[in-house]
Amino acid sequence: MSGSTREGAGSRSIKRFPLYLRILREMKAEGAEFASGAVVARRLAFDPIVVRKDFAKTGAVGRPRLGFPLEDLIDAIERFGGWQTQTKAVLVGAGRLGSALLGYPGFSEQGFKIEAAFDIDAYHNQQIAGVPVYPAEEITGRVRKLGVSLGILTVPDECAQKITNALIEGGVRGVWNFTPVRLKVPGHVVVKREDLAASLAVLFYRLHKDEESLK
Amino acid sequence: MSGSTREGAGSRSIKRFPLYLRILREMKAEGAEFASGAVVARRLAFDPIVVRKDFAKTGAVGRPRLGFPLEDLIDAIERFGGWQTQTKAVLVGAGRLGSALLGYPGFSEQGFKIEAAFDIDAYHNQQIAGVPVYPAEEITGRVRKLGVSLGILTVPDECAQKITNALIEGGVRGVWNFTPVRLKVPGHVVVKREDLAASLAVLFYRLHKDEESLK
DNA sequence: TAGATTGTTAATCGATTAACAATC
DNA sequence: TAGATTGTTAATCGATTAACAATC
Repeated sequence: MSGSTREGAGSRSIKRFPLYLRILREMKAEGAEFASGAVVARRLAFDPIVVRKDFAKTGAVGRPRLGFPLEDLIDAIERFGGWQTQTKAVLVGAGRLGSALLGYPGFSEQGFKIEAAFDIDAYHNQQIAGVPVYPAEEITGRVRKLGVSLGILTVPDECAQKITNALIEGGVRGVWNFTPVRLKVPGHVVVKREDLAASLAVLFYRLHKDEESLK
Repeated sequence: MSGSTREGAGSRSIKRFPLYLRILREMKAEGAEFASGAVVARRLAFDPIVVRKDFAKTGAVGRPRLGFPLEDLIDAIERFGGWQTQTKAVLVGAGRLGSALLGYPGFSEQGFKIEAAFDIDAYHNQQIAGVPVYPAEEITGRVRKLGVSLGILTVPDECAQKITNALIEGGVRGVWNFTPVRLKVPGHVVVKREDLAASLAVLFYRLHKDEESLK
Protein backbone atom coordinates (compact mmCIF):
# COMPACT_ATOMS: atom_id res chain seq x y z
CA MET A 1 0.00 0.00 0.00
CA SER A 2 1.37 3.41 -0.91
CA GLY A 3 1.99 5.81 1.89
CA SER A 4 0.79 9.01 0.25
CA THR A 5 -1.38 11.06 2.55
CA ARG A 6 -3.16 12.97 -0.15
CA GLU A 7 -5.03 10.74 -2.53
CA GLY A 8 -5.32 11.78 -6.14
CA ALA A 9 -8.61 12.22 -7.88
CA GLY A 10 -9.99 10.90 -11.13
CA SER A 11 -11.51 13.28 -13.61
CA ARG A 12 -15.01 12.11 -12.77
CA SER A 13 -14.67 13.45 -9.32
CA ILE A 14 -13.00 16.70 -10.34
CA LYS A 15 -15.84 17.58 -12.66
CA ARG A 16 -18.17 17.80 -9.70
CA PHE A 17 -16.14 20.40 -7.84
CA PRO A 18 -17.33 23.45 -9.80
CA LEU A 19 -20.87 22.48 -8.80
CA TYR A 20 -19.91 22.21 -5.15
CA LEU A 21 -18.19 25.54 -5.31
CA ARG A 22 -21.22 27.18 -6.76
CA ILE A 23 -23.58 25.79 -4.12
CA LEU A 24 -21.20 26.58 -1.30
CA ARG A 25 -20.74 30.16 -2.43
CA GLU A 26 -24.49 30.48 -2.61
CA MET A 27 -24.79 29.19 0.94
CA LYS A 28 -22.13 31.60 2.09
CA ALA A 29 -24.02 34.46 0.49
CA GLU A 30 -27.10 33.29 2.37
CA GLY A 31 -25.13 33.65 5.59
CA ALA A 32 -24.59 29.99 6.45
CA GLU A 33 -21.52 29.12 8.55
CA PHE A 34 -21.49 25.38 8.11
CA ALA A 35 -22.22 23.10 5.19
CA SER A 36 -22.75 19.38 5.48
CA GLY A 37 -22.17 16.95 2.67
CA ALA A 38 -25.72 15.80 3.14
CA VAL A 39 -27.20 19.22 2.45
CA VAL A 40 -25.02 19.83 -0.59
CA ALA A 41 -25.93 16.41 -1.91
CA ARG A 42 -29.61 17.20 -1.48
CA ARG A 43 -29.29 20.43 -3.44
CA LEU A 44 -27.50 18.75 -6.32
CA ALA A 45 -29.54 15.55 -6.22
CA PHE A 46 -26.32 13.59 -5.71
CA ASP A 47 -25.69 10.57 -3.56
CA PRO A 48 -24.46 11.92 -0.19
CA ILE A 49 -21.68 9.34 -0.10
CA VAL A 50 -20.16 10.78 -3.26
CA VAL A 51 -20.15 14.26 -1.85
CA ARG A 52 -18.64 13.13 1.44
CA LYS A 53 -15.86 11.30 -0.40
CA ASP A 54 -15.16 14.26 -2.64
CA PHE A 55 -14.96 16.63 0.30
CA ALA A 56 -12.62 14.24 2.07
CA LYS A 57 -10.23 14.37 -0.90
CA THR A 58 -9.71 18.08 -0.44
CA GLY A 59 -8.37 17.55 3.05
CA ALA A 60 -11.12 19.63 4.65
CA VAL A 61 -12.02 18.55 8.17
CA GLY A 62 -15.65 18.49 9.18
CA ARG A 63 -17.42 18.15 12.48
CA PRO A 64 -19.94 15.43 13.10
CA ARG A 65 -23.45 16.74 13.35
CA LEU A 66 -22.51 20.20 12.03
CA GLY A 67 -20.69 19.58 8.81
CA PHE A 68 -17.79 21.63 7.47
CA PRO A 69 -16.98 25.23 8.33
CA LEU A 70 -18.07 26.88 5.11
CA GLU A 71 -15.03 29.13 4.69
CA ASP A 72 -12.61 26.29 5.30
CA LEU A 73 -14.38 24.03 2.86
CA ILE A 74 -14.47 26.59 0.07
CA ASP A 75 -10.81 27.29 0.72
CA ALA A 76 -9.90 23.62 0.67
CA ILE A 77 -11.76 23.04 -2.60
CA GLU A 78 -10.19 26.06 -4.25
CA ARG A 79 -6.75 24.94 -3.19
CA PHE A 80 -7.41 21.38 -4.27
CA GLY A 81 -8.70 22.31 -7.71
CA GLY A 82 -6.22 25.06 -8.45
CA TRP A 83 -8.75 27.89 -8.23
CA GLN A 84 -7.07 29.82 -5.46
CA THR A 85 -5.01 31.99 -7.77
CA GLN A 86 -6.31 33.75 -10.84
CA THR A 87 -4.78 31.95 -13.76
CA LYS A 88 -3.96 34.14 -16.72
CA ALA A 89 -5.22 33.00 -20.10
CA VAL A 90 -5.21 34.13 -23.70
CA LEU A 91 -7.55 33.12 -26.48
CA VAL A 92 -6.46 32.57 -30.06
CA GLY A 93 -8.97 32.72 -32.89
CA ALA A 94 -11.56 35.42 -32.35
CA GLY A 95 -14.16 33.96 -34.70
CA ARG A 96 -17.68 33.09 -33.69
CA LEU A 97 -16.78 30.48 -31.09
CA GLY A 98 -13.88 32.52 -29.79
CA SER A 99 -16.05 35.61 -29.42
CA ALA A 100 -18.67 33.57 -27.63
CA LEU A 101 -16.09 32.46 -25.09
CA LEU A 102 -14.70 35.98 -24.70
CA GLY A 103 -18.20 37.16 -23.89
CA TYR A 104 -18.86 34.45 -21.34
CA PRO A 105 -19.17 36.11 -17.93
CA GLY A 106 -18.71 32.98 -15.80
CA PHE A 107 -14.97 32.49 -16.22
CA SER A 108 -13.89 34.84 -13.46
CA GLU A 109 -15.72 32.60 -10.97
CA GLN A 110 -13.78 29.71 -12.45
CA GLY A 111 -10.49 31.17 -11.31
CA PHE A 112 -9.12 32.57 -14.52
CA LYS A 113 -9.13 35.63 -16.65
CA ILE A 114 -8.62 36.07 -20.38
CA GLU A 115 -6.00 38.78 -20.62
CA ALA A 116 -5.81 39.06 -24.38
CA ALA A 117 -7.00 37.54 -27.63
CA PHE A 118 -5.23 37.00 -30.93
CA ASP A 119 -6.45 36.73 -34.47
CA ILE A 120 -5.04 36.82 -37.98
CA ASP A 121 -7.43 39.59 -38.85
CA ALA A 122 -7.00 41.73 -35.77
CA TYR A 123 -7.30 45.41 -36.48
CA HIS A 124 -5.81 48.30 -34.55
CA ASN A 125 -7.28 48.79 -31.07
CA GLN A 126 -9.82 46.03 -31.56
CA GLN A 127 -11.61 44.78 -28.46
CA ILE A 128 -14.17 42.01 -27.94
CA ALA A 129 -16.12 42.01 -24.70
CA GLY A 130 -13.48 44.28 -23.24
CA VAL A 131 -10.57 42.02 -24.17
CA PRO A 132 -7.93 43.49 -26.52
CA VAL A 133 -7.31 41.59 -29.76
CA TYR A 134 -3.80 41.48 -31.21
CA PRO A 135 -2.34 40.08 -34.44
CA ALA A 136 -1.39 36.41 -34.24
CA GLU A 137 2.29 37.18 -34.86
CA GLU A 138 2.51 38.74 -31.42
CA ILE A 139 1.43 35.60 -29.53
CA THR A 140 4.77 34.39 -28.23
CA GLY A 141 6.02 37.81 -27.20
CA ARG A 142 2.87 38.96 -25.45
CA VAL A 143 2.24 35.64 -23.75
CA ARG A 144 5.70 35.71 -22.29
CA LYS A 145 5.41 39.32 -21.21
CA LEU A 146 2.01 38.83 -19.57
CA GLY A 147 3.06 35.62 -17.82
CA VAL A 148 0.15 33.66 -19.25
CA SER A 149 -0.15 30.00 -18.34
CA LEU A 150 -3.27 28.94 -20.25
CA GLY A 151 -4.08 29.17 -23.94
CA ILE A 152 -7.55 28.76 -25.42
CA LEU A 153 -7.58 27.48 -28.96
CA THR A 154 -10.51 28.39 -31.21
CA VAL A 155 -8.70 28.57 -34.52
CA PRO A 156 -9.23 26.74 -37.83
CA ASP A 157 -7.91 23.17 -37.73
CA GLU A 158 -5.07 23.87 -40.14
CA CYS A 159 -3.21 26.24 -37.88
CA ALA A 160 -3.98 24.62 -34.52
CA GLN A 161 -0.56 23.00 -34.15
CA LYS A 162 1.36 26.05 -35.27
CA ILE A 163 -0.48 28.33 -32.85
CA THR A 164 0.03 25.82 -30.06
CA ASN A 165 3.75 25.87 -30.68
CA ALA A 166 3.75 29.66 -30.49
CA LEU A 167 1.81 29.57 -27.22
CA ILE A 168 4.15 27.04 -25.67
CA GLU A 169 7.17 29.00 -26.80
CA GLY A 170 5.70 31.92 -24.88
CA GLY A 171 5.49 29.81 -21.72
CA VAL A 172 1.94 28.48 -21.75
CA ARG A 173 1.59 25.22 -19.79
CA GLY A 174 -2.02 24.37 -20.52
CA VAL A 175 -4.06 24.37 -23.72
CA TRP A 176 -7.83 24.29 -23.86
CA ASN A 177 -8.32 22.91 -27.32
CA PHE A 178 -11.64 23.53 -29.09
CA THR A 179 -10.41 22.11 -32.39
CA PRO A 180 -10.65 18.41 -33.24
CA VAL A 181 -6.89 18.30 -33.87
CA ARG A 182 -4.77 16.01 -31.69
CA LEU A 183 -1.98 18.35 -30.70
CA LYS A 184 1.60 17.30 -30.18
CA VAL A 185 3.05 18.95 -27.10
CA PRO A 186 6.01 18.43 -24.80
CA GLY A 187 5.44 16.43 -21.62
CA HIS A 188 5.09 19.36 -19.26
CA VAL A 189 2.16 20.83 -21.20
CA VAL A 190 -1.40 19.78 -20.40
CA VAL A 191 -3.97 19.65 -23.19
CA LYS A 192 -7.71 19.39 -22.62
CA ARG A 193 -9.66 18.81 -25.77
CA GLU A 194 -13.25 19.94 -25.93
CA ASP A 195 -14.56 17.21 -28.12
CA LEU A 196 -18.03 18.01 -29.40
CA ALA A 197 -18.10 14.96 -31.65
CA ALA A 198 -17.51 12.75 -28.62
CA SER A 199 -20.28 14.40 -26.59
CA LEU A 200 -22.62 14.09 -29.47
CA ALA A 201 -21.77 10.42 -29.80
CA VAL A 202 -22.85 9.85 -26.21
CA LEU A 203 -26.11 11.68 -26.80
CA PHE A 204 -26.80 9.78 -30.01
CA TYR A 205 -26.08 6.45 -28.45
CA ARG A 206 -28.54 7.07 -25.63
CA LEU A 207 -31.15 8.44 -28.00
CA HIS A 208 -30.78 5.43 -30.20
CA LYS A 209 -30.81 2.96 -27.33
CA ASP A 210 -34.15 4.33 -26.15
CA GLU A 211 -35.57 3.98 -29.63
CA GLU A 212 -34.54 0.36 -29.73
CA SER A 213 -36.01 -0.51 -26.40
CA LEU A 214 -39.31 0.94 -27.57
CA LYS A 215 -39.57 -1.57 -30.37
CA MET B 1 -24.08 -14.11 -15.63
CA SER B 2 -26.58 -12.34 -17.84
CA GLY B 3 -27.39 -13.91 -21.16
CA SER B 4 -27.62 -10.78 -23.29
CA THR B 5 -25.83 -11.16 -26.59
CA ARG B 6 -25.20 -7.50 -27.15
CA GLU B 7 -23.23 -5.90 -24.37
CA GLY B 8 -23.85 -2.28 -23.58
CA ALA B 9 -21.16 0.34 -23.67
CA GLY B 10 -20.01 2.93 -21.19
CA SER B 11 -19.66 6.50 -22.31
CA ARG B 12 -15.87 6.25 -22.26
CA SER B 13 -15.99 3.76 -25.04
CA ILE B 14 -18.63 5.58 -27.07
CA LYS B 15 -16.57 8.73 -27.17
CA ARG B 16 -13.93 6.92 -29.16
CA PHE B 17 -16.26 5.89 -31.97
CA PRO B 18 -16.30 9.21 -33.84
CA LEU B 19 -12.52 8.93 -34.07
CA TYR B 20 -12.75 5.40 -35.45
CA LEU B 21 -15.34 6.49 -37.95
CA ARG B 22 -13.13 9.29 -39.18
CA ILE B 23 -10.10 7.07 -39.64
CA LEU B 24 -12.10 4.33 -41.29
CA ARG B 25 -13.71 6.72 -43.75
CA GLU B 26 -10.27 8.04 -44.56
CA MET B 27 -9.04 4.52 -45.20
CA LYS B 28 -12.04 3.84 -47.39
CA ALA B 29 -11.30 6.97 -49.38
CA GLU B 30 -7.76 5.68 -49.80
CA GLY B 31 -9.18 2.53 -51.36
CA ALA B 32 -8.58 0.07 -48.52
CA GLU B 33 -10.88 -2.95 -48.29
CA PHE B 34 -9.96 -4.20 -44.85
CA ALA B 35 -9.12 -2.47 -41.59
CA SER B 36 -7.53 -4.17 -38.65
CA GLY B 37 -7.88 -2.97 -35.08
CA ALA B 38 -4.13 -2.89 -34.91
CA VAL B 39 -3.77 -0.43 -37.77
CA VAL B 40 -6.51 1.86 -36.48
CA ALA B 41 -4.92 1.76 -33.04
CA ARG B 42 -1.59 2.75 -34.50
CA ARG B 43 -3.09 5.72 -36.31
CA LEU B 44 -4.80 6.99 -33.18
CA ALA B 45 -1.98 6.09 -30.82
CA PHE B 46 -4.41 3.92 -28.83
CA ASP B 47 -3.81 0.59 -27.18
CA PRO B 48 -4.80 -2.04 -29.78
CA ILE B 49 -6.71 -3.99 -27.15
CA VAL B 50 -9.06 -1.08 -26.58
CA VAL B 51 -9.80 -0.80 -30.28
CA ARG B 52 -10.37 -4.52 -30.64
CA LYS B 53 -12.80 -4.50 -27.70
CA ASP B 54 -14.65 -1.50 -29.05
CA PHE B 55 -15.00 -3.05 -32.48
CA ALA B 56 -16.28 -6.24 -30.89
CA LYS B 57 -19.07 -4.31 -29.17
CA THR B 58 -20.50 -3.23 -32.51
CA GLY B 59 -21.06 -6.83 -33.50
CA ALA B 60 -18.77 -6.55 -36.53
CA VAL B 61 -17.03 -9.79 -37.44
CA GLY B 62 -13.41 -9.69 -38.48
CA ARG B 63 -11.09 -12.18 -40.09
CA PRO B 64 -7.83 -13.20 -38.46
CA ARG B 65 -4.82 -11.85 -40.28
CA LEU B 66 -6.91 -9.51 -42.49
CA GLY B 67 -9.00 -7.50 -40.09
CA PHE B 68 -12.52 -6.28 -40.70
CA PRO B 69 -14.14 -5.69 -44.10
CA LEU B 70 -14.10 -1.91 -44.13
CA GLU B 71 -17.67 -1.42 -45.35
CA ASP B 72 -19.08 -3.84 -42.81
CA LEU B 73 -17.17 -2.22 -39.98
CA ILE B 74 -18.27 1.31 -40.85
CA ASP B 75 -21.82 0.05 -41.15
CA ALA B 76 -21.67 -1.74 -37.83
CA ILE B 77 -20.29 1.32 -36.05
CA GLU B 78 -22.88 3.60 -37.59
CA ARG B 79 -25.65 1.26 -36.55
CA PHE B 80 -24.19 0.84 -33.09
CA GLY B 81 -23.83 4.54 -32.44
CA GLY B 82 -27.07 5.69 -34.04
CA TRP B 83 -25.43 7.41 -37.00
CA GLN B 84 -27.08 5.42 -39.74
CA THR B 85 -29.99 7.78 -40.12
CA GLN B 86 -29.74 11.54 -40.37
CA THR B 87 -31.18 12.86 -37.15
CA LYS B 88 -33.05 16.13 -37.47
CA ALA B 89 -32.09 18.89 -35.07
CA VAL B 90 -33.00 22.47 -34.29
CA LEU B 91 -30.96 25.06 -32.46
CA VAL B 92 -32.44 27.59 -30.07
CA GLY B 93 -30.57 30.79 -29.24
CA ALA B 94 -28.76 32.20 -32.26
CA GLY B 95 -26.29 34.27 -30.28
CA ARG B 96 -22.54 34.00 -30.60
CA LEU B 97 -22.25 30.41 -29.47
CA GLY B 98 -25.35 29.37 -31.37
CA SER B 99 -24.08 31.00 -34.56
CA ALA B 100 -20.74 29.28 -34.11
CA LEU B 101 -22.46 25.91 -33.97
CA LEU B 102 -24.68 26.72 -36.95
CA GLY B 103 -21.56 27.50 -38.94
CA TYR B 104 -19.75 24.32 -37.95
CA PRO B 105 -19.36 22.20 -41.08
CA GLY B 106 -18.61 18.87 -39.36
CA PHE B 107 -22.08 18.00 -38.11
CA SER B 108 -23.29 16.33 -41.27
CA GLU B 109 -20.54 13.73 -40.87
CA GLN B 110 -21.82 13.22 -37.35
CA GLY B 111 -25.16 11.97 -38.61
CA PHE B 112 -27.35 14.97 -38.05
CA LYS B 113 -28.55 18.13 -39.64
CA ILE B 114 -29.76 21.38 -38.13
CA GLU B 115 -33.03 22.05 -39.92
CA ALA B 116 -33.90 25.33 -38.28
CA ALA B 117 -32.89 27.79 -35.59
CA PHE B 118 -34.97 29.91 -33.24
CA ASP B 119 -34.32 33.17 -31.49
CA ILE B 120 -36.24 35.84 -29.63
CA ASP B 121 -34.89 38.44 -31.98
CA ALA B 122 -35.37 36.59 -35.25
CA TYR B 123 -36.20 38.88 -38.11
CA HIS B 124 -38.08 38.08 -41.28
CA ASN B 125 -36.25 35.69 -43.62
CA GLN B 126 -33.16 35.64 -41.44
CA GLN B 127 -30.62 32.91 -42.15
CA ILE B 128 -27.37 31.97 -40.47
CA ALA B 129 -24.98 29.73 -42.36
CA GLY B 130 -27.88 28.73 -44.58
CA VAL B 131 -30.16 27.74 -41.71
CA PRO B 132 -33.45 29.66 -41.39
CA VAL B 133 -34.05 31.46 -38.10
CA TYR B 134 -37.58 31.69 -36.72
CA PRO B 135 -39.09 33.46 -33.71
CA ALA B 136 -38.98 31.46 -30.49
CA GLU B 137 -42.79 31.30 -30.25
CA GLU B 138 -42.85 28.97 -33.22
CA ILE B 139 -40.66 26.29 -31.63
CA THR B 140 -43.27 23.72 -30.67
CA GLY B 141 -45.22 23.97 -33.90
CA ARG B 142 -42.27 23.83 -36.24
CA VAL B 143 -40.47 21.11 -34.32
CA ARG B 144 -43.55 18.93 -34.53
CA LYS B 145 -44.07 19.65 -38.21
CA LEU B 146 -40.45 18.95 -39.13
CA GLY B 147 -40.29 15.78 -37.04
CA VAL B 148 -37.23 16.96 -35.16
CA SER B 149 -35.78 14.68 -32.49
CA LEU B 150 -32.84 16.72 -31.18
CA GLY B 151 -32.75 20.22 -29.72
CA ILE B 152 -29.59 22.25 -29.22
CA LEU B 153 -29.81 24.75 -26.41
CA THR B 154 -27.64 27.88 -26.60
CA VAL B 155 -29.96 30.31 -24.83
CA PRO B 156 -29.50 32.49 -21.75
CA ASP B 157 -29.74 30.50 -18.51
CA GLU B 158 -33.03 32.10 -17.47
CA CYS B 159 -35.08 30.67 -20.30
CA ALA B 160 -33.35 27.30 -20.67
CA GLN B 161 -36.07 25.34 -18.89
CA LYS B 162 -38.92 27.10 -20.66
CA ILE B 163 -37.41 26.51 -24.09
CA THR B 164 -36.73 22.90 -23.20
CA ASN B 165 -40.38 22.42 -22.34
CA ALA B 166 -41.39 23.90 -25.67
CA LEU B 167 -38.98 21.58 -27.50
CA ILE B 168 -40.24 18.51 -25.70
CA GLU B 169 -43.84 19.49 -26.34
CA GLY B 170 -42.94 19.52 -30.01
CA GLY B 171 -41.64 15.96 -29.76
CA VAL B 172 -37.91 16.37 -29.19
CA ARG B 173 -36.37 13.38 -27.40
CA GLY B 174 -32.83 14.63 -26.93
CA VAL B 175 -31.43 17.93 -25.71
CA TRP B 176 -27.84 19.05 -26.19
CA ASN B 177 -27.57 21.56 -23.41
CA PHE B 178 -24.89 24.25 -23.63
CA THR B 179 -26.20 26.15 -20.61
CA PRO B 180 -25.11 25.33 -17.05
CA VAL B 181 -28.76 24.79 -16.03
CA ARG B 182 -29.76 21.36 -14.77
CA LEU B 183 -32.88 20.75 -16.81
CA LYS B 184 -35.91 18.87 -15.57
CA VAL B 185 -37.22 16.55 -18.24
CA PRO B 186 -39.52 13.53 -18.43
CA GLY B 187 -37.92 10.10 -18.35
CA HIS B 188 -38.00 9.43 -22.07
CA VAL B 189 -35.93 12.53 -22.86
CA VAL B 190 -32.14 12.37 -22.93
CA VAL B 191 -30.12 15.40 -21.89
CA LYS B 192 -26.42 15.84 -22.57
CA ARG B 193 -24.93 18.83 -20.86
CA GLU B 194 -21.87 20.44 -22.34
CA ASP B 195 -20.23 21.50 -19.14
CA LEU B 196 -17.38 23.91 -19.80
CA ALA B 197 -16.84 24.53 -16.10
CA ALA B 198 -16.30 20.82 -15.55
CA SER B 199 -13.81 20.54 -18.42
CA LEU B 200 -11.98 23.53 -17.16
CA ALA B 201 -11.81 22.00 -13.69
CA VAL B 202 -10.05 18.96 -15.12
CA LEU B 203 -7.56 21.15 -16.94
CA PHE B 204 -6.92 23.29 -13.88
CA TYR B 205 -6.43 20.31 -11.66
CA ARG B 206 -3.80 18.83 -13.95
CA LEU B 207 -2.09 22.17 -14.42
CA HIS B 208 -1.97 22.67 -10.69
CA LYS B 209 -0.81 19.14 -9.95
CA ASP B 210 2.17 19.62 -12.26
CA GLU B 211 3.07 22.85 -10.53
CA GLU B 212 3.06 21.11 -7.17
CA SER B 213 5.25 18.26 -8.29
CA LEU B 214 7.79 20.79 -9.54
CA LYS B 215 8.25 22.17 -6.06
C1' DT C 1 -28.97 10.94 25.73
C1' DA C 2 -30.40 10.48 20.92
C1' DG C 3 -29.53 11.43 16.41
C1' DA C 4 -27.19 13.29 12.56
C1' DT C 5 -22.97 13.51 10.40
C1' DT C 6 -18.11 12.55 9.64
C1' DG C 7 -14.41 9.42 8.44
C1' DT C 8 -12.82 4.92 7.45
C1' DT C 9 -12.89 0.30 5.92
C1' DA C 10 -14.94 -3.24 3.01
C1' DA C 11 -17.85 -4.77 -1.09
C1' DT C 12 -19.40 -4.06 -5.58
C1' DC C 13 -19.22 -2.73 -10.12
C1' DG C 14 -17.41 -1.49 -14.62
C1' DA C 15 -13.78 -0.54 -17.55
C1' DT C 16 -9.14 -1.31 -18.85
C1' DT C 17 -5.34 -4.33 -19.38
C1' DA C 18 -3.32 -8.79 -19.93
C1' DA C 19 -3.03 -13.58 -21.59
C1' DC C 20 -3.89 -17.02 -24.79
C1' DA C 21 -6.26 -20.20 -27.82
C1' DA C 22 -8.41 -20.21 -32.50
C1' DT C 23 -8.03 -18.98 -37.21
C1' DC C 24 -6.71 -17.77 -41.73
C1' DT D 1 4.10 -23.50 -42.15
C1' DA D 2 4.78 -19.12 -39.72
C1' DG D 3 2.93 -15.10 -38.21
C1' DA D 4 -0.46 -11.63 -37.56
C1' DT D 5 -4.88 -10.86 -36.02
C1' DT D 6 -9.35 -11.95 -33.99
C1' DG D 7 -12.17 -13.29 -30.13
C1' DT D 8 -12.62 -14.80 -25.52
C1' DT D 9 -11.55 -15.47 -20.83
C1' DA D 10 -9.10 -13.95 -16.70
C1' DA D 11 -6.61 -10.28 -13.87
C1' DT D 12 -6.06 -5.70 -12.58
C1' DC D 13 -7.36 -1.27 -11.50
C1' DG D 14 -10.14 2.63 -10.09
C1' DA D 15 -14.34 4.56 -8.89
C1' DT D 16 -18.71 4.06 -6.83
C1' DT D 17 -21.58 2.17 -3.34
C1' DA D 18 -22.35 0.16 1.10
C1' DA D 19 -21.59 -0.56 6.07
C1' DC D 20 -20.35 0.94 10.44
C1' DA D 21 -17.72 2.83 14.23
C1' DA D 22 -16.43 7.43 16.15
C1' DT D 23 -17.93 11.90 17.42
C1' DC D 24 -20.23 15.98 18.81
